[in-house]
Amino acid sequence: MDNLAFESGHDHQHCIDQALQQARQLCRERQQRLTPVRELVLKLIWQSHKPIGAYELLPALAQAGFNSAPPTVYRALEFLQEQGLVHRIASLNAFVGCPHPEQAHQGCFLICRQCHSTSELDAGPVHATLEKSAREMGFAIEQETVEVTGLCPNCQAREGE
Amino acid sequence: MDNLAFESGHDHQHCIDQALQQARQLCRERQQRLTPVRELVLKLIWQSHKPIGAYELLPALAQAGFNSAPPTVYRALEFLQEQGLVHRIASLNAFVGCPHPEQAHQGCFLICRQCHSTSELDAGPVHATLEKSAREMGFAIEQETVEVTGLCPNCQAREGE
DNA sequence: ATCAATTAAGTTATAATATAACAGAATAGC
DNA sequence: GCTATTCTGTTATATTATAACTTAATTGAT
Repeated sequence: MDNLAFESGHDHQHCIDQALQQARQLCRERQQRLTPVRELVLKLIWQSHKPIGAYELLPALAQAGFNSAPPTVYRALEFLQEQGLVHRIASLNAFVGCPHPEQAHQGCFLICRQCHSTSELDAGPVHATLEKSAREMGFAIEQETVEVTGLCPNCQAREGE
Repeated sequence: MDNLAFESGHDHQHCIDQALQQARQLCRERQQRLTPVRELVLKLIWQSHKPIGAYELLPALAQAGFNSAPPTVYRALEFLQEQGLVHRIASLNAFVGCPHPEQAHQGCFLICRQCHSTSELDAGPVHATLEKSAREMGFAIEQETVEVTGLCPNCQAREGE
């Protein structure tokens, strides 16, 4: 699956379907339980390519008949993060679906300040650069938080209007 | 001033003095008011190279006779950030002194998960890498959050023991 | 199939971080 | 000195996240 976050006309239902299907398959393979509440949270997060806050998910959980106290959603989010199905965006206190959950990786995100659409980049190049700098200082990298804010192509075009 | 965060034996009083002196000079040049409460907050943040939370600063403000309600410290932090004198570490909800406040820049941090010492790197190389990836997607970068967690040289040595 | 062990979800309470809004004090520039 | 502006004090509250304990569901062994 490619990253369509900034492709305004894309068939987003396809993103959702594919993300859910892949999640089911991965959890089956890993013998992890993608329970109804976890699957719903994942589906809600995939409603868009915009990071969404934990508390914004609660009303939809309530509507679906689940308990809608914060621990419910935070537990689901914790599970989804462990499985690499969602990433947390620290600079926004929000969560976004991962388009490549099949293998663990660090996130590297482009976040539009205007429309909030968020695209996950290949973290490889940035990692290599960081690794080089870190090595010079004798620092052993374990985790990387790379969150870039700016204007996506669509919003740049609109700003010119 | 160089970045001594991971130099365990360094003369830290020197870091503090230099940071405060530079802050005074920069604010004078820019005609910004480094008021007592702002200077105290900066001094407190510079007590170490470890990011410190806003609420951890409040007791010391109280002891110095200032109001110690949250807005006081958040306002001081906001000012210090605007002047480039401190950076916020989004992944920790905490603040750290900037060793190079003389010109505006994006932060790029190595944060030790063990001792919490934090070193600010030159953001140049990572920026160049990000810029290249972003350009390919047509994304216009405005702000970068790069926070790397791992083990500093000292703590690597200690972990081997 | 039953039961014990484990894992997940419900529930209540509260911790940790951050900001809104307005009143009063200090400072700067005239 | 006066006025406009900026800064600080103060009260209240919003937002994000977790602790701790209870109940329910699932798994795996017998």
